[in-house]
Amino acid sequence: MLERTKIIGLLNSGQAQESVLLKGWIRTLRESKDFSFIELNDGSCLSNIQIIVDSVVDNYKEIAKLSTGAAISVTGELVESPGKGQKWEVRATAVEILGVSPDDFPLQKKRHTDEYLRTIAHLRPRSNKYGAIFRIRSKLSFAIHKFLQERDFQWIHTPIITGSDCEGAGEMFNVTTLDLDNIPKKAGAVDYEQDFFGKQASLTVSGQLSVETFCLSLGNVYTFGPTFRAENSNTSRHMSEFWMIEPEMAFADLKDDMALGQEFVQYLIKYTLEECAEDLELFAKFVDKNLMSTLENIINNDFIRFSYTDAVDLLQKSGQKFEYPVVWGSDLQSEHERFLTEKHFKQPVIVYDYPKDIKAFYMRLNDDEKTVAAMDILVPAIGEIIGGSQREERYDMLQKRINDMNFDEADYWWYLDTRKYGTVPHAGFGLGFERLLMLVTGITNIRDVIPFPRTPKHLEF
RNA sequence: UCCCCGGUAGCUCAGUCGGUAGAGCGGGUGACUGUUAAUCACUAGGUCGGCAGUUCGAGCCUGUCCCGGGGAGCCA
Repeated sequence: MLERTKIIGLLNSGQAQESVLLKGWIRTLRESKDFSFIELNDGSCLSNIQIIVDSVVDNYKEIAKLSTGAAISVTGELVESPGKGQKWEVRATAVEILGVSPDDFPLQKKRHTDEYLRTIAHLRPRSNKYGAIFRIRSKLSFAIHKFLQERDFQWIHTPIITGSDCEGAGEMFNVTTLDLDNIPKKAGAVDYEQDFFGKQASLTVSGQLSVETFCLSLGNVYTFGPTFRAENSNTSRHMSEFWMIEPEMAFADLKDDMALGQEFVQYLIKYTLEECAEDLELFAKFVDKNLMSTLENIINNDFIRFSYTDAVDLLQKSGQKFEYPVVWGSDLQSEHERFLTEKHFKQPVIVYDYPKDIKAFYMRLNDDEKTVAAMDILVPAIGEIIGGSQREERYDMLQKRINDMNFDEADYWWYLDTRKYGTVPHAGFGLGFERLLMLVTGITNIRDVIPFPRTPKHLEF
């Protein structure tokens, strides 16, 4: 019994092959009286392989009537193509129809808008562009593990369901089995004691607090998985469900954190350039003409490091008109970040040592007592791709920060414990996986780099 | 959530001054001995996002709702 060969294998074949079996979906079919050309794709690579079906083949009439989207199985001979445009082609000896595709198949042999393709997210990976995106997404997922594992980081599976309503990174989705039409109440409030976990439960907004506990036992660790934010954000850079990589290093400070962030981003881009060259070419050609020079620029230069205070100073003296004024103590606006990365430096910028009042409670207070050891890596077009910090490892300082922010200390008992027993300096960051994919592909809407995007009021598929 | 732009054939769009609808692609049928998003001929396909209003007459003007996009805030 002949085994199926993937199209990528056939196209890279070193020699002709007498007998091959391949299966895939028809991209286009060009029919003439005596034979037809079929462009077949099986998802193994961007390229199609050309199949020649002679009219002497038994079911030729049926085959010639097939259209874009149909699935077939082909037995034939791999031969050098006499035509221009491809090295190899398959001369079919038999074609089996696996699944027809009626004429209302929504993907046509032409370019569609991303907005339209989003409405058929179950079929869009059958297009060239989306096939390429999701092959790159898979490769990059692997590269993330490869990079971190090669540096002895251990992957920690932090929970998706969490009992902390205090992870400090935005609104959370509730997880409940309570009957929403008949919610049990106690003293006017929801009685969570009757809920599944006996307390309020949510979907995680970040694995950081959990992964820190493992950092302070296994050393260098990371999480990589989905996170959830119930924010009513309607932008091309936000989703309710997205994937995040959060490395955490023991015995490390903010400098180490910034170094890891830069090395990581540069590694991932290099990896894509080497391992996804064919797919990447599509984006350089059709999505962003400057993609290659942008990526080359990122991997060949150190990221600019600039303290928040210096950044504010630079922005104030820039002479640039901003809609929002630049004031020390308030967060940088999108327009400010864009000015730094796109106009002034024209490359990734790491801004560090932010005012403590605009950052999370767990970030380490600097000696000036006004700023914390936080850093954001900003890239052109996308903005913040990494947000990280050295963590506050001093028990008293952490306790004070929790109280200053009017959080309930009791909620953080286990987190505080890690500072009580054998605390050490440590640092980490969160890298938005989809934002990384946007950077690498030049895609400008985050909904187009995840298989089934979840955003406010959108839960189809 | 706020601001701006848009919604016309299956898809991408045009539609002038308010006078009842157009193209390309796709589909169907036919032609074609090597095509490359093939080509050529013919052909079918429309509640102009919904509702209400102004007008003799609305795709076009007004109101409102729905949907999509861009920008902002929040952040990754």
